[in-house]
Amino acid sequence: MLTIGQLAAYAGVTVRAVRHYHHVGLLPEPERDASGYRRYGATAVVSLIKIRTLANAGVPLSRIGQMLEADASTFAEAIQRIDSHLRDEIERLETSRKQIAELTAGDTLALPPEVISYLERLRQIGASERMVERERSGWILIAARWPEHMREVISAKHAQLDNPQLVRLYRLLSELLESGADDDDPLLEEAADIMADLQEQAYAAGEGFGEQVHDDLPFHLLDALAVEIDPRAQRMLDMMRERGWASWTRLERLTKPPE
Amino acid sequence: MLTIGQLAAYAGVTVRAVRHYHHVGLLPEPERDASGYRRYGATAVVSLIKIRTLANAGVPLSRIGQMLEADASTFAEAIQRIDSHLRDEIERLETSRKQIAELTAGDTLALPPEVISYLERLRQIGASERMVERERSGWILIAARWPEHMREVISAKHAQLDNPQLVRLYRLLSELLESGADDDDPLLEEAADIMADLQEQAYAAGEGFGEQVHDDLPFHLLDALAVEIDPRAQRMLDMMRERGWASWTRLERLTKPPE
DNA sequence: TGGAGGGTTGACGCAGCGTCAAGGTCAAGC
DNA sequence: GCTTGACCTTGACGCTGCGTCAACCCTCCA
Repeated sequence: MLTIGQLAAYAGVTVRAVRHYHHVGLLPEPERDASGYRRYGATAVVSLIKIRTLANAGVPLSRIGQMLEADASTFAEAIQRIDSHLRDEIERLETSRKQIAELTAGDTLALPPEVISYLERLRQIGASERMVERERSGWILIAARWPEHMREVISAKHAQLDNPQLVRLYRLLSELLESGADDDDPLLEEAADIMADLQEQAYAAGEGFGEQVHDDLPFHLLDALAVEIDPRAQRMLDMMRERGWASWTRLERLTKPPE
Repeated sequence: MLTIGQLAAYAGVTVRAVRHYHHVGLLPEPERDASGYRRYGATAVVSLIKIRTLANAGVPLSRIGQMLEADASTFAEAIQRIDSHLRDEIERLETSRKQIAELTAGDTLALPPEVISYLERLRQIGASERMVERERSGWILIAARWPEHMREVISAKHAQLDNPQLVRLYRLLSELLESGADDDDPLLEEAADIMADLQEQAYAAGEGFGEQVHDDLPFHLLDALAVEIDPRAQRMLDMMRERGWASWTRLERLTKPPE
């Protein structure tokens, strides 16, 4: 008669595992000896080895019991189910590996490659690190909402960067972000003027999502994001409103002038 | 300001998940409004999307926090670790798939193919199903102990089956197992005689593990297994002892005759 | 004004054991 | 007879990433 430790060693499992199998009813509790120790016979060893074999093959414990009593066809059927489940799991992990491979740089986190190249271009035209960081956060919001439209949106953005006014704007904003400028800095006025001007041009050209997109949330978030990152952005928003535009990011004329 | 439901919907996760991230400290708890609701700003949305992106890529939550604050090289290093862990996991599952593929029939459970063919041969020489079942259990014990020796052991066993005495023995034992024969059945005597004779032959031929194997446990288990499956086997063991052999399965002469 | 559809905390459940905790038991050497 | 170390006992929490009640409060709309 074997003790639990000897049994476990023979089958190549831990003592804790054997007790667990008792607990879930996979392996029947054996008789105890005078001192309360479990004492196992040879059939228990055979059962335990069968259990371990199935468990090693990836069969969940909850199904091993049924499988041990099943006839050949039921058994084969169960094997099929387990195998396809394993296939799914593997596929899931493969997908994870692909996704993780695309995160080599922290830069690409939660962003498609086209956005990354756009951020790179911003750096080149002289946007500060902090500015680029702010932009990245904004694009994360946009990419999460319209992942399938990123290509077009970004190529439109790239085109806009041919406009020297926009380049000037980014540099201005960078400077403002880095400096400790306060609410009545003259640069603020200049930035607001450029932004209003650009909005005007875009509006005239019929750009923007306008009527197609009935989803204000991302735009609200973009505005809010700017303010959260740097509270002085609130002043910019106010100045845009004074110039007749509802938002920083969205083409939307205020029907009524602000009171 | 967003409620938890709106936040979760934007990032494509469940409300419960967001609360969980709060609980584990991944996402900071936001301010509450007058009625105790959590209210989220845009930065929370960005954080949550980043978290989801890493989690979807298979990064454990416990590491996401560090990764979000890491610099590029630390980040890349962490990515490496995660990826190799994913590789290991995939490999484990692939192994499981291979193992499970070999379990098509319940017959092969916990046994290498050569044993299966041996069992098949037993069937052909007229061993009963119950007898084969008993043999299978025995081989499970042996295969678990000496998996790497199964080839030689089984080929030796195959050779022994050329001996008509052994064939006769298996048929006798089958008959005894199936019948309700009791302890003084004359067939028992005949079986014991054959077994003793075979042992004698094997001993003379110098077969058996003899001195190499200092591990009695499997043999004890084999004897015990026979008795557990059919208590009448105890009588057989006694008769073997009377004939000067210690065990059913192991070549071992008793130095002293039993008292 | 009432009901639907949000929100709140708290707690259990899941799979398969690992890992204390706080002892009782056994075999061996002194 | 005593100590020591290895092994046994039950009980309970921990891990991972949330899902799913339960019991209750808040908001908004017809």
